[in-house]
Amino acid sequence: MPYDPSAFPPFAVTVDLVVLTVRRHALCALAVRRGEQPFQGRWALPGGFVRSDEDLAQAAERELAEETGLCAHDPSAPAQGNGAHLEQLATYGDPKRDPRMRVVSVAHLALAPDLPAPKAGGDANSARWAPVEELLQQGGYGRDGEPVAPLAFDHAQILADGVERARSKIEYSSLATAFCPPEFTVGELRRVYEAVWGVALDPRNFHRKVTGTPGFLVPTGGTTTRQGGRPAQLFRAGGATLLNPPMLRPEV
Amino acid sequence: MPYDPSAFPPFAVTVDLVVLTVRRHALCALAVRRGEQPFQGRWALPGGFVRSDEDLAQAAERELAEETGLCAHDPSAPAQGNGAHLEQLATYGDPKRDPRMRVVSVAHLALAPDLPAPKAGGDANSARWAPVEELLQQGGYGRDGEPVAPLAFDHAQILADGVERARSKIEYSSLATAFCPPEFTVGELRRVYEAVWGVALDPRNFHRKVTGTPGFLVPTGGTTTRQGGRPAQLFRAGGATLLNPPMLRPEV
DNA sequence: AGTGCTTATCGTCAGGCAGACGACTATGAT
DNA sequence: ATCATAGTCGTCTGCCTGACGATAAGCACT
Repeated sequence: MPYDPSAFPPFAVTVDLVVLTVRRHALCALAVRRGEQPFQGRWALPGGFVRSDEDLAQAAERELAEETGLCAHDPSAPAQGNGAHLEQLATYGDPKRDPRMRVVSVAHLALAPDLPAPKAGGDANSARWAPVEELLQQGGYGRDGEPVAPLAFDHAQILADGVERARSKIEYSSLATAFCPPEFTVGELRRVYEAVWGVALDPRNFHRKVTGTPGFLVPTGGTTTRQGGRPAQLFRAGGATLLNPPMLRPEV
Repeated sequence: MPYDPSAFPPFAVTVDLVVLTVRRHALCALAVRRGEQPFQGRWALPGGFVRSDEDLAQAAERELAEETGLCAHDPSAPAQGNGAHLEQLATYGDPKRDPRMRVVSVAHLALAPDLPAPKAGGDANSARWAPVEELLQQGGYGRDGEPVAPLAFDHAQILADGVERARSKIEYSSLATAFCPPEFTVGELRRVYEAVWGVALDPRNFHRKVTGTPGFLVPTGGTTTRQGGRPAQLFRAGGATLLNPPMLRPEV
């Protein structure tokens, strides 16, 4: 039976990226400034068209590398390297989400350690890390007092979904280590949880929990004082991906 | 700036459905027999093209209604009615997943109470409920001894992902009630968990857990003996959607 | 050197929840 | 009447968590 192109409507397919990191005790996302219509000049999530010979995950990795230089690794590959965690988030296909044409966007979620400055085609003004609260408040005013325009398209919804995914997933998986450098201390890991959840955690109970969960952390033998205070043991992420029992997010 | 159709490759976008139910103590999925090439005569997940004016969720609801007659309700709407739970699962877009053309499939997961016979265009032979184990075993033999061909396309992977989503989601949400009729007993709900997880649960601890979780179950006042034995209280699903603390899936 | 500040790490204790399991209840079937 | 079946209520014990005291080991001062 020959294939009939008139049997289905054509779509454009894109990947959009929610790239999260923790900077200065705040959960931040990567935003790029749009250079074209529609939403010209507004902030948006990085993304682009899926190429005709690309898998969705490949397209997401390519976009991530283009925007941040990160080398995403598959969740099935345990090696952490300098790569970020990358996973599919959800797909958004409202017929009116892009006024130009019918676009279906497969959003991906990337978690990365704190990076230097983002690069976006060499233009320093066109990409930045912004606290997610700032990006998600609609029509308010940022920390510096200048008015904040909402994100382009439905990107505020996508970002909110990505943040919620990250918040819930660090409860029952070891994903929080993706926000940390290859070697990190228990305190640094705790500050990741505190930034992502927006709560304060008891350092003693947190230490007992993470060091007592088999396979979560493996000591490297080294210590560091980069956070000040008493030297802390350095750890790498262990092989365990699922935390059982999970880390409990405090109420309220 | 005018829109340039040559800037992106065209895709076909479909929705595929993983429709799960519990029948005779087994987790079953809806499968349809393909009438066309490729994979003609093989079993596949129900699905179809997204129309040009449709949202993805609308397309999934439409396909679900066409295949089962179920009226899916949004998860935000607490009313259960005769509707099924429907949520987006994941998106599959390998360039070679359909040999005819570039197709991106947005898979959805539907959970339904045990239904009568499936209808698929009136052809009784072209749709059936099959235990997921049977659909997922590649090239084995079914319970009736006849050889089992693997599902068409990448539908085995999609089904496996949907089953895993259902298995994990009933841990921390009240979603298991979507497998039950509007009124059900604690024992019936327990048999849902046992079928989905493939384990045996202690009836006394299960009863304590579900009746002790606020908002999970609300008694209707009625009783039933349809399962035999002592009459059991009937319940409806309560307003709570998240179970905290979650239901613990036994090891192994 | 000592003082104070910071962060890390170890310990203790009480409350809550889950697993194991005993006991009793209320139906229908034989 | 007896049995089988399923539902419901309790008890006990061990584990985990939250709250929090106490100590350790650096750095920045004086």
